[in-house]
Amino acid sequence: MSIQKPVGTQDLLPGAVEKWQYLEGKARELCRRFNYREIRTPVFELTELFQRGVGETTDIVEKEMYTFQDRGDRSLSLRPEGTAGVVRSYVENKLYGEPDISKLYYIGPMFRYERPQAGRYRQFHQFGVEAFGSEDPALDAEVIALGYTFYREIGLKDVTVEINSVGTPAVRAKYREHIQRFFAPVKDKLCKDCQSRYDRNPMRLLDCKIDQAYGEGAPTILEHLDEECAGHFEAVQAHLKAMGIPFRINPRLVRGLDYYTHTAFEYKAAGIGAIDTIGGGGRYNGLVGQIGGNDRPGVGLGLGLERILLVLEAQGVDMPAEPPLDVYVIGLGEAAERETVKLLQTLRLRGLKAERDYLGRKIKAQMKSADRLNARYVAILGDDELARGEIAVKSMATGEQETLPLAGLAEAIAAKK
RNA sequence: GCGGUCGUGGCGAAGUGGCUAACGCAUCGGAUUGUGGCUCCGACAUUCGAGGGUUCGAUUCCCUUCGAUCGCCCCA
Repeated sequence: MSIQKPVGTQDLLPGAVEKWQYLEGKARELCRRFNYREIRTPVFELTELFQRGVGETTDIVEKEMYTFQDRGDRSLSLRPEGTAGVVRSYVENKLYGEPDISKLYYIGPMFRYERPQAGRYRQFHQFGVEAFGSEDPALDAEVIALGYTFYREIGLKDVTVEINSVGTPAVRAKYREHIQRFFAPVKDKLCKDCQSRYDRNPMRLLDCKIDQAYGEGAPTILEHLDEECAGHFEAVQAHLKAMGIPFRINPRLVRGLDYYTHTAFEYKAAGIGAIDTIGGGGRYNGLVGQIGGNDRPGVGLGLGLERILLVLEAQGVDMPAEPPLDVYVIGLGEAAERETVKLLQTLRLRGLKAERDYLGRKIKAQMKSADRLNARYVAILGDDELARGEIAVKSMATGEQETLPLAGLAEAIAAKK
């Protein structure tokens, strides 16, 4: 067996790449309107950044990172998510010193060492935004709206927005105790997973798919928000309503990253097997300070491009196909064939998509090839036409053929466009 | 990290313990002259993911391994 691609990675072949370019183009255009500017950070960072930024106890850091030592004995990791690197760059480049808030976006690969399944890869791609420097709930709402608008504009249907408030670390710590107290009497009866969740991440106990009965009547975090948290959450909702963004409050929504405060949200859509989350994000006040900068609040999101593509496909949404060939040039005879080289260059310089045969095939096979390439026109040059300074041009759609001056071919084809 | 299913030509897909491994699509060549899409004819896997074992004999049985796929934990 020859060498195969690493587990969980994909080759994006011609034909599929066009879809990615389309999505990326849409994302960039959207960010232009929302006034987010692109930032590109390294795909690997010092491991410590993710340990501090994402959280030591998260699954991502505990068991999903691609970590390695470089030749200088530094521990590096491929980025498992986008926020930590952007925050690091924001701090390192002192963007907080700018007069306005920083609104940034990125598109690129992320890496997590997990068993692949539908909608999950070891190298996957995210489109994300981060906005630093403001605690205004209007900014939370803007970020949520940006993601929702993206889905809408690429044609995704039935995307639901779920929001929650995870409060401040202090609020959360208190809430954890409430949850644990609530579940303590039935702790032994919980499923195997929940036994471990009880200590590691009690909020997830509410999320259990096996024995939901135990979770009924459990306290929600929303009931335990302090005044400031509640006010912020209310304001975000009001802004979403004003913008006409539909949303659902999900008091059990918990994100897998440690850094979230106040707003947490997820976008969901059916069509990827067992997985339904296609994007998510939240506010992360405190993270910038934790990475070592002057503390600045932030809010951001990350959308999974593979998952979006899967849902688009499941929904049968049209994606742009490969553009057709403008003209396929056939040269018959030695002199004519030599002439096609020059002709092709002229056509291409004129902006036309042009091709010819390089396999020495007969005219019939070349016509077939032109047909396969979806050529609009075939230009046939024989030695006799060449001698007269003419060329035969056939429309593949109508089958009609006419003779044109050789020198004017490019202009003529361009005019027919 | 754990579990289910699967692995036959470029793609889809039959098949059996033993003659030359169906078929469909695609591809290539041909059906007289320099012309596509339809039709017809012909060509196209010393080989059944890889390695080992059982057997007189394995693509078919067993083991290992690699990979794909789906699910669990978790997540995009």
